[in-house]
Amino acid sequence: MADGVVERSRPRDRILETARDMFHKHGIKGVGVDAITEAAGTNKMTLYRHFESKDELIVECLRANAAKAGAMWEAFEAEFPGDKLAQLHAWVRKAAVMLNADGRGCDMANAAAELTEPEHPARLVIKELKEAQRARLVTLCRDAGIGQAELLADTLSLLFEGARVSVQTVGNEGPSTQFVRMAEGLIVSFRGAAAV
Amino acid sequence: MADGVVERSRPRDRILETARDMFHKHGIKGVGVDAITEAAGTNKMTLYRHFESKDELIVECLRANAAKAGAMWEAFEAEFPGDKLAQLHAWVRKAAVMLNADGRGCDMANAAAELTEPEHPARLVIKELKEAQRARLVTLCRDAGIGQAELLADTLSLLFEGARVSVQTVGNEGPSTQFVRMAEGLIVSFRGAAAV
DNA sequence: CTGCATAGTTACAGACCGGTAACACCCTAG
DNA sequence: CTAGGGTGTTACCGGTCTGTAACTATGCAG
Repeated sequence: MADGVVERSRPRDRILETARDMFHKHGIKGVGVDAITEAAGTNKMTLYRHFESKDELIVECLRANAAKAGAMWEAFEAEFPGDKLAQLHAWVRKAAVMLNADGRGCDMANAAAELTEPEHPARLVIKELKEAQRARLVTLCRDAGIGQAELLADTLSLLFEGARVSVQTVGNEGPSTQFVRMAEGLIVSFRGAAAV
Repeated sequence: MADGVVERSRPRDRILETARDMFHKHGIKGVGVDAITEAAGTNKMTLYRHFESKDELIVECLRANAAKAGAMWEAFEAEFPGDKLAQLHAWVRKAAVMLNADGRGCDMANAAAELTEPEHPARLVIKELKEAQRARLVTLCRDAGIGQAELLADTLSLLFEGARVSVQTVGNEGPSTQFVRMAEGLIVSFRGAAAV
């Protein structure tokens, strides 16, 4: 729950999990490695035995986030096997839940805002992972029988991305309240259009 | 152009302008007050004579940004006096230009991502300024004779916000390339719907 | 019991951070 | 000429940051 989770698992896992949580809550530059290791119930030397630098830890956290997001997609497939349209609606509902989960936006987007050096290792994996997510949504739209699958997928992802930053700036009483309505409306109108 | 602009104006103005530029490029926590004053051709003592803290400087930079954005709206009115629909299309074009200007997103959104303390003074002005911008877009949509003005305004602003973070994460060859198409399509379809 | 990998502890290096004190300088208003 | 406000300079404070060194404690495999 709090920052001080010290379940008995391998130090590396505890560090990774704690770092993910703290980076998410306080931002990357807002958390020092000392604070992470203390909250993880270990110490700095152990961290540097498992990660060669803070930057590498950041990258691993981002990859872990992406893995968790990947599990989400598999859950959709498990819940609605083969029904791609139902999975698309599930994605919309899940997105809406995430909007109200906490006032923080997407970890990748936040990391990109903080890590401005063009050659920062995190920037490459952010791009890579975001592109993978986009491809996934495009595929889902296409398999759901939607004609302009790329356009719908891009529109939906821009809306979602925008809603997350909106929550972060004005809170969840702002434009983001309309997200589901917008998304569902788009799906309907794209379904109406002729498939290629 | 570069960080080292040292035009001869009052130190306070130079500091403000330089800080805006550097915060935008490198993020807030990525820039120290020493670096700002040096780039502004002055020194730390002078900064602290004009701003009581770095936090206050941040807030002033955000307000200056909002003022610049306000000037943009007045330019629309000047270019298409009374023609609100033309101004709305001008907003879309301007947004598209900003998307390709540089790979950095909205300064307010980036600041919100970095400054996570809930009581940080910048968070209040970010919310205040973002809400003002939203109100402005809603008014424009309404005055352009669009029925569901709030919904269109919110959709457009989420799309734009999302496009900005998309540029920051995957670059300007990603989903953001479709922004104008999406926005124009929305305006058309909202115009088609019956006005209240 | 021995040996070895893993983990914890303390201390430190070197840099940078925001912010302040004390003082010298210039320019302009009177 | 003089007084004073705005500015520049230097040095410093206490704190925090990433990263490392040297050493100790633990637990498990043979």
